[in-house]
Amino acid sequence: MSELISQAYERLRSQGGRMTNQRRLLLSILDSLGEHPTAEELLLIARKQDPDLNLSTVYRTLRWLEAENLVSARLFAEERRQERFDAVLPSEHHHFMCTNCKNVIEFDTELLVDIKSQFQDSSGASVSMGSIVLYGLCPSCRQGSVAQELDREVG
Amino acid sequence: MSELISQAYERLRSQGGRMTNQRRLLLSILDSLGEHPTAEELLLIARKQDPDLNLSTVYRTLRWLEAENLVSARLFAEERRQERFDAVLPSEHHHFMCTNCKNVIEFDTELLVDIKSQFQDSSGASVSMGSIVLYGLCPSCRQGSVAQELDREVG
DNA sequence: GCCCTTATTGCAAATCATTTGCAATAATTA
DNA sequence: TAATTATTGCAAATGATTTGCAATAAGGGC
Ligand SMILES: [Mn+2]
Ligand SMILES: [Mn+2]
Ligand SMILES: [Zn+2]
Ligand SMILES: [Zn+2]
Repeated sequence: MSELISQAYERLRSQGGRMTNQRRLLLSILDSLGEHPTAEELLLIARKQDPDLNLSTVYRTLRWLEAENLVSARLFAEERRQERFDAVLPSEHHHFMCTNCKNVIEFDTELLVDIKSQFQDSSGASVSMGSIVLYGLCPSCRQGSVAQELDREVG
Repeated sequence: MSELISQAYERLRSQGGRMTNQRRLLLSILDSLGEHPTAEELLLIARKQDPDLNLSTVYRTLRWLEAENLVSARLFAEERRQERFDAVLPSEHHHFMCTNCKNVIEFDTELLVDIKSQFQDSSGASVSMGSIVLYGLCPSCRQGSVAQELDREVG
């Protein structure tokens, strides 16, 4: 069983919580989906298997997972101001969002630890976590815009 | 006159926009305030000088500044999910938020450029901007929690 | 397996943050 | 100073998320 799901079971057990069908379903989707769904997107996916699932339940589950530090929520620079949710496990990572097509690419870096310690040393704070979001053009949108520039130059 | 304010005048001129009392006031606050107010906080501050100022006007002004890239908006991990606004000028910088007292500390780093180029090289994307948010305990809250730990140990 | 307790759900309504339509006002320009 | 129209304040709308509550179902003990 995945890290996320076994962690969820453990937290529920220690809190006297219950593993419902709804939670099991949402967890399995979050676990396997290689994306960053909004609550609504997650609902749509989940309803294929449980058509009666309610948006409130999705939010309640996500907020619980967030409080347990098993899921992180963030707002990217998009038109609709909906939070996007991301399983924290198996590994911490960062995000790039294409300003053109809005696709998100995940990436890792060992350089953030240097930034953390640099900041800790100069400020006296203790840093427990950090996240980086980069914006720009993804490879394919970049091609598109190069082509457009050529069009403009050549006419 | 500050970079922010002179830039605002310039953009207005080139767009046939008007420099109203409301905009002048909001700009001067954003320019001098060393914080990251929400729209509502900004309204409260501004109403000391213009009691009739309306929240819509605050939002409209902030969104215009955001579109002009003179202000950035972000959501920190707080209880209330309100955006916080930050003058982009005079210089790009990053943020640390204390998870305990919610205070924000700004910091600079030259290491982000390395992360950007590392990502650009490995992904083929082109990165135009990036932001880092760190979370942890600020110096004074850190002291508090050290004291608490001692209390617990000593009894 | 069945019962009991109560955590969780679905639903509808509420709340919170932000945006919008519109008539009145005020900044610019001639 | 008058004409033009961008901007404002206000109230209502919208979009995202949360909440109260009665009905349901998990899971522990029998
Ligand atoms: Mn991710
Ligand atoms: Mn700042
Ligand atoms: Zn793209
Ligand atoms: Zn603090």
